[in-house]
Amino acid sequence: MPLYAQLTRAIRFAIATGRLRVGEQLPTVRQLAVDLRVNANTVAKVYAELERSGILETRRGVGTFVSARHLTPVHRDEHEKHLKELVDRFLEEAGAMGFSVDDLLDQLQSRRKKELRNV
Amino acid sequence: MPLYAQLTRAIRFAIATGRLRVGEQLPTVRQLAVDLRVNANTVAKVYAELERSGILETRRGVGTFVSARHLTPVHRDEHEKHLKELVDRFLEEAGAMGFSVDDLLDQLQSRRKKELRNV
DNA sequence: CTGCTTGTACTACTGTCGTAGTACAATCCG
DNA sequence: CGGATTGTACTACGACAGTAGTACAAGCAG
Repeated sequence: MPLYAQLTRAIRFAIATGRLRVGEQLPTVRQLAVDLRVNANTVAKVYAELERSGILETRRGVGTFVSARHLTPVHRDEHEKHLKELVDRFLEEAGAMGFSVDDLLDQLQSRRKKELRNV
Repeated sequence: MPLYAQLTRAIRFAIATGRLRVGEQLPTVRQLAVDLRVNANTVAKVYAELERSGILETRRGVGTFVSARHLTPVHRDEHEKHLKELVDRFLEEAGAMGFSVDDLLDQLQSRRKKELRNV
């Protein structure tokens, strides 16, 4: 998986799980680039993309911060829509492999049980 | 989506849903290439990949046929494994978006209900 | 054997993606 | 204002995926 995708996912995950909180500042583009041994542009692209998604806010000369927008109702709706799209793709793929919705449900439910056991 | 992927998916789907039955012959590499206005090699690659997956059988000078192997227990196990892998990827993606297994289950269950209504 | 049909191997072109390099622009702070 | 820090725009290059072209090999039918 490409660097930028890994980073995007990591940041989204950090915010989703509360490890990064609203208003908190992220590392500088350049700083993070150095830490990850990656080009600054790669980090910048990620920040920009996440800003377009509305979960970050950047201010020139200041830095990049976790936005509060992803808590608004509008954004939660969009988020829900993305889940639907993800499920669409998932169902399509599974369908091409000959699996039904029920097959997927069974599989997911067994995962859920496993998760519960690990708590 | 690339041509070869579309074709692969279409054939898998046709077999999974019974529109192509075991033993049935598929169009010739060249013939299908002409029909789809695609290079013969593209079709050949798809056939070869599906043969590696064990759901097609090809005989030079004769043609390509739907194999019976995908009905064997071994193959069904592999198939099951692929479902697990698909679900893994799915869960990972959803997790990065901040969704839990339960969110996914809810979504899928509502899909299932819709499907039932359409019957 | 000969010719035709089938799939296959090899090569090469083209576009796109991912990343990096460099130079620029906006903002803050003293 | 002026320097430092921040994000940004533009360019270019390497790698790879996808597709096509062409020539080859295996099998069948007469």
